[in-house]
Amino acid sequence: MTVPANLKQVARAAGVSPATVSRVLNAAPNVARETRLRVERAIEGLQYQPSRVARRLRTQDRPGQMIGLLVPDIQNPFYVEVVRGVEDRAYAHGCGVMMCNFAQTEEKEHFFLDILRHERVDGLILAPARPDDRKVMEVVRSGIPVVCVDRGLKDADVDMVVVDNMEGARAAVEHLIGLGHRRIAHVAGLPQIPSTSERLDGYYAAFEAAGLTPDAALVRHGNSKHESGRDLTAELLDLPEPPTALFTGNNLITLGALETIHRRGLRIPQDVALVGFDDMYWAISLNPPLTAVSQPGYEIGRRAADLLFQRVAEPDRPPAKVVLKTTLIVRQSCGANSR
Amino acid sequence: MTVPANLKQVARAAGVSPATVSRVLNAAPNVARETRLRVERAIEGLQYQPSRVARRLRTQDRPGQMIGLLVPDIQNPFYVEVVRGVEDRAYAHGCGVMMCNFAQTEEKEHFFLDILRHERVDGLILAPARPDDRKVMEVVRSGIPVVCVDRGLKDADVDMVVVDNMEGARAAVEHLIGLGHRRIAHVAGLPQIPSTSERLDGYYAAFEAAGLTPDAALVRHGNSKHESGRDLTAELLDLPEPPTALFTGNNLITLGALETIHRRGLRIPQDVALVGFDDMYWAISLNPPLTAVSQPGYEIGRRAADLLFQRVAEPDRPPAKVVLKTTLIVRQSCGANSR
DNA sequence: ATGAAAGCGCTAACAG
DNA sequence: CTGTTAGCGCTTTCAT
Repeated sequence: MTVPANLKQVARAAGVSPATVSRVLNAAPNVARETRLRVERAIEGLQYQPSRVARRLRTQDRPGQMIGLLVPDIQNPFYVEVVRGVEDRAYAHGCGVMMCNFAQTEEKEHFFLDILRHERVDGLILAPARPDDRKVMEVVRSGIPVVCVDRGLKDADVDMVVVDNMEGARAAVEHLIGLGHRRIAHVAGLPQIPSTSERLDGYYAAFEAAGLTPDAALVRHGNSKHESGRDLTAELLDLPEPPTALFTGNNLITLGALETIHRRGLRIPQDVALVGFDDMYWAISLNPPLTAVSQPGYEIGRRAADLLFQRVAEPDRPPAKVVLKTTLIVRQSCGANSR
Repeated sequence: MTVPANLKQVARAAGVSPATVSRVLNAAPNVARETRLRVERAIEGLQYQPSRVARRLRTQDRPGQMIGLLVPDIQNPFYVEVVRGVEDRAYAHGCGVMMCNFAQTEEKEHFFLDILRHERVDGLILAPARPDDRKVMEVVRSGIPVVCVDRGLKDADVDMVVVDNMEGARAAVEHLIGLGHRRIAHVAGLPQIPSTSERLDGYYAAFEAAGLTPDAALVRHGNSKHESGRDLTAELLDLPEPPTALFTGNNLITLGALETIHRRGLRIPQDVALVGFDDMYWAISLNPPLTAVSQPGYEIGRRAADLLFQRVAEPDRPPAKVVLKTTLIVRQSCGANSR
């Protein structure tokens, strides 16, 4: 149980004042070469490393080399991609990332938000549990730099990086309609999440563009997780007049839907076609290879981190909204309607 | 840009000294009911929340409600399960989790380890990049509570939660041998990771138990990621005398192997059989449903967090080693060898 | 039961 | 260029 050396000990060892050590640590220009060398040798000798805690406590302006990342659901591979994008940029800046997963639970989101705020992180990247989240808006108003990813925040001028969900969903459903499907169900996510309603809008837009009338009974909302895909798909397939195609609202829902379809021994696309929002690199290895709307997750994370570092450096720059495009990847889970 | 209230302001508002506010905050027994109420009202009124940074700086003994979690690869669903187990327990303790992903890179591991250490977290849960990792051993020796998951640490008396990798691998390969396979390849992970060599041992043990001689050319090591599964499987299938079955060393490798097999239009299990280490809840939705060795990831995380909180409370308890069992889940990716 | 005062490890004025 | 001094926000003796 060795107690780590502190700055004062380094100062003593180098025969200088604590202030000078601090200057060396922060690469201040006004230190004599000779002195700097002596201090550096003392740092080496004592294996000294500054306490990040003390530094964050004292420093107000200069960033503390730590950002917070609040993820809605770490089980969702899409967010994992976002995380990787953020991490890579942060690492390139020598900046730590405090990542917390709130598992689509507002209560947990608030818990971690409090922690992150009181840890005095330099900035926050998050996907709000809901667009009118009082707590998140409070945090934004408190002045800490925030970048929203995947979902925006109502009435808040904040940086955000999102995708064009409506276009992505429309493309997916138009693809199904083009293949002759008419009874197309949509297994949607949590209703309060903006991306859910945007994707629903895209679903309706595709019907409208084709001059078709959607059946409201074919749209179901769940909790955006695996089990909702599994259970809602079962409900839909149990309908007297079941859908011939499914459009699933995210990654996890897609996987849940696949589980139900396979457990029932149904064939895709002959018995039911499937197109999912969110691609996964192993979608080709699913049965059958999945047709999906691909979001640039890594890019979203990268851009969000860039925006955050920019804002930390220049707090008064006007908020930016980056909208990235989705791509429909056609594989083999749709096919022509054979009924 | 509102500056949050501090303890001094609360003291002033309540007409007491800072020390008393601190006592209320820490639920000290010796505060008059009347005083406590006044302080609590002031806290409410000012929306005061203590600074975790200042608290961690000052406090030595009492835990600071923050643990660190260092994950080898957040893209691997197995570690995601571990993360969830840790998080759930931490949340139940009102404790924050600082999670960092080092992406199987020793350099990143050291970077985050430094950060976590200098953040003065109460304890650390990690899967060391290598069993003889100097830096990790240094951290352990420095006295901060550490629990290793998935992989141990050489020559260090430290709590750990692992699975019986050798038995898991042996069961998988025996299953293949039982189905008539003889040319069974093993796409292994990073050689320096203990689980890699333990699984390799299991692979050899199965051959030995069956009185068979393994072909060294059929064992390949990669970086434990998706691309290594993809590329090494391609190499193996290009052999003059290719394997009839594949045993993949983890989740990501399995997915990579599937990609190669599907791209080549080969059938599983007729052309090549496949059993993977690590199950995924959507393994049933793969083509074909995957036979896999299942590890209790969530349970590993849960137990590790329990061990850590125990150790924080009782630093001198002797180190515990928890070994959990794996389960072979037989689905349809093996089948009888038809060649 | 409460307050005064010292100090955790560091940074930032201000002198010199 | 370098040292002295005063805190950041909190906890913790030691008095009272």
